[in-house]
Amino acid sequence: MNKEAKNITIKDVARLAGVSKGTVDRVVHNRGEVSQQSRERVLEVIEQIGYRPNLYASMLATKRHYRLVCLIPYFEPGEYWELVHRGIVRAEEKARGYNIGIETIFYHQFDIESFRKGCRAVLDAMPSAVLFAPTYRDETLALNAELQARAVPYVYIDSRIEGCNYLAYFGMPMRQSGYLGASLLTDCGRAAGEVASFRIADNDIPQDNPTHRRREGFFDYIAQHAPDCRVSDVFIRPHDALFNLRAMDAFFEANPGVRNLITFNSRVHLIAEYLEKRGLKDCTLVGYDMLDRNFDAVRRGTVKYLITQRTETQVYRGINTIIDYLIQKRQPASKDNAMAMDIIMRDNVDYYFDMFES
Amino acid sequence: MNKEAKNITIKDVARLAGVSKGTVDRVVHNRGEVSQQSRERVLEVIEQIGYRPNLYASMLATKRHYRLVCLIPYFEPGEYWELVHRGIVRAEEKARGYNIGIETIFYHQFDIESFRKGCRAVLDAMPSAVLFAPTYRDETLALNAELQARAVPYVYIDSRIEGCNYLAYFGMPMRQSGYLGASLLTDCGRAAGEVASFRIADNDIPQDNPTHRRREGFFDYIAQHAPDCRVSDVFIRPHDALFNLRAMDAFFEANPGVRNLITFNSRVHLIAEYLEKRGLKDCTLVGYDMLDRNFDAVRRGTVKYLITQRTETQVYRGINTIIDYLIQKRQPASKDNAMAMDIIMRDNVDYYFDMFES
DNA sequence: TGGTTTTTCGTGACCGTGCACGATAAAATT
DNA sequence: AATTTTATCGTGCACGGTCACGAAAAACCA
Repeated sequence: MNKEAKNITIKDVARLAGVSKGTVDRVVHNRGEVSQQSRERVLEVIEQIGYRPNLYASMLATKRHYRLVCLIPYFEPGEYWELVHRGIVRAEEKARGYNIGIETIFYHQFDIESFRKGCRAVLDAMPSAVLFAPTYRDETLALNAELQARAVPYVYIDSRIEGCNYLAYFGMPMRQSGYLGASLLTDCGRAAGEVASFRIADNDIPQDNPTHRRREGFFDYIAQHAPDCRVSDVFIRPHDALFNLRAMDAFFEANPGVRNLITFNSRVHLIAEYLEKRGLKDCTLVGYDMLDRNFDAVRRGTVKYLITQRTETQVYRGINTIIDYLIQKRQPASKDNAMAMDIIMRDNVDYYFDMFES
Repeated sequence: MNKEAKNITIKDVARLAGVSKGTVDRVVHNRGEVSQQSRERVLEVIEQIGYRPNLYASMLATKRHYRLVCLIPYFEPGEYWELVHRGIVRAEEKARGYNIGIETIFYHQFDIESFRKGCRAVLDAMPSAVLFAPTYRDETLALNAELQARAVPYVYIDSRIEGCNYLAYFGMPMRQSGYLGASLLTDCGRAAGEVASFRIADNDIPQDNPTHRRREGFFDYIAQHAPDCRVSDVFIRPHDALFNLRAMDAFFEANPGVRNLITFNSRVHLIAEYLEKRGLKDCTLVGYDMLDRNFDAVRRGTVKYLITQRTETQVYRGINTIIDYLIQKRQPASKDNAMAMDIIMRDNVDYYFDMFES
């Protein structure tokens, strides 16, 4: 029953192909210096007997080292990109096991010049692979071109720019998540009337940013299911509490009847804290992303639905894809990977974790 | 920057401890035949210089083989336990890489004698580790005792029996999932009045089975939030369509006003299909588990909320825990692992996958 | 003391690959 | 034809453990 199937080694291939293991090795790694004839015979034998290199022996013997460079926005504690960073940190140990070192370069999300500088730093680091969030379109295309020229694979996270030759993409389906948000917000016959959407006011944000697509999905749903719904914008600033207080006060004074609220960015906790401060109790508030402060707002009942994806897992899978590609030249099973949209409410928030291994 | 930190090898330990690498190896693996004195010095050196065995070299050289035996209920295609089985199959490749073979033994879920036989088969297989669903209490305890005596680690999935010395447990928090189900069912002021709960009629099912605990959680919520709610039971049989048709017809004839429906087992698709057949359109139906037929019912809109956990991931994590324990004697980070309860609705069902690696 | 048993330990042949190095043969050059 | 260049290939050590084997040392016994 448990007969030990003798493993097929490189020596078997060599013997059957009538060459030495050195030659087989050259073929397997496309390292050249092999005649067309030998090459073909070796490949044939490999195919026929199903030879798969022993990863352990390979890892043990190799002296190759890789360098994975990640380019993500700088963050303050508790912000969205901290989750992404945690995923990177988690993957570091595994990557090190494969002789892959990870270094991370940060840029300021709303500063295009900073992103440019980040791109240059990535290239200067001579990476073997790159994982990044393509915030600015043109700069991303330039980076892609250079990476392509150097044959360096790159993986998108969070959002993607179509038509490029990226190795893979991992992110939440943004448009769908907006659609889902509208569905939850207007569930049970709510929101016949008015909705307030809270947006981040910043001129430097590119127009085609991910939350914008989320917003579009939201309007898709509204157009289909509640065409007479009126949606107002309220602009806030992530780091200007006083400004926000005034903006929301002004809004609710002018629109006292609005009770259905949504934000498309990750800052819904700001809205929740405002509602609590002002004692507005009968609102339905929907938001995004698994920040601790958002979770707390869900626990307090102020945020009714929080739509999240497993950000750490997402990044982890991105890095895993890179590892597989670097080590085994394995193409990812699917290039575009939409992560699941999880719905978090008061009664399941305490059981929601983002873990992928024991 | 990229200075190659020379790896600490077993030879370094041997040199510093004044013994040979053979002795170090014996110490590391508790293989005996080492004097107390040498043993202590080796351990001291290991601690001091932070020696960690190279996993690749170890896997390459070892001739040890392990046998992981899984004991789970037999299933028909499309049933819950098929998901569990898929998780096992998925983990097989990874396990094989560590010289761990997996074999699965099936028993009939509602047949205690079959479970007994399964337990015996597990022991006869001389397993190095066991993963199983503890369906029947006494038989499980007997199996545990024997495994304990043999120093064979075992992992629970799906449910657990407290107080045993299991290596780890992975499953949905059943009671909370019932609580959440009630919360969703009575959301938005629904279910002031009556609720129907659909249960599987079978005398052989143990009273303390997992779905029973889910039901208890449901009543917890009702007692807290809707004490005047009346809950009726409707009994169905998984494999007797005619019986079910009559049972449900009879129920709805006698209780025409009931529009809030829930099942605690995985067969909510049966209810959904009945509702569609009878054209009952204005019901709110809540169910559990990510079966394909349940997903379809969510897509058709008949099931409003489906509460699921990532079953494959759950099993995969269980097997991973075993791998870590067998290969590196690593204790799991947490013994009891409650998997997240995901809420599936029409607008996110198409983006819900149970994948854990690229 | 010498012989026997038991405990403790070192040695060296693997495991399957990667890769540097040098050998060989074929082609090109003088 | 002799020499140099180039393309192709084989050899053998290294990687860091594992483990069987036998040697050495210690303990035991008469």
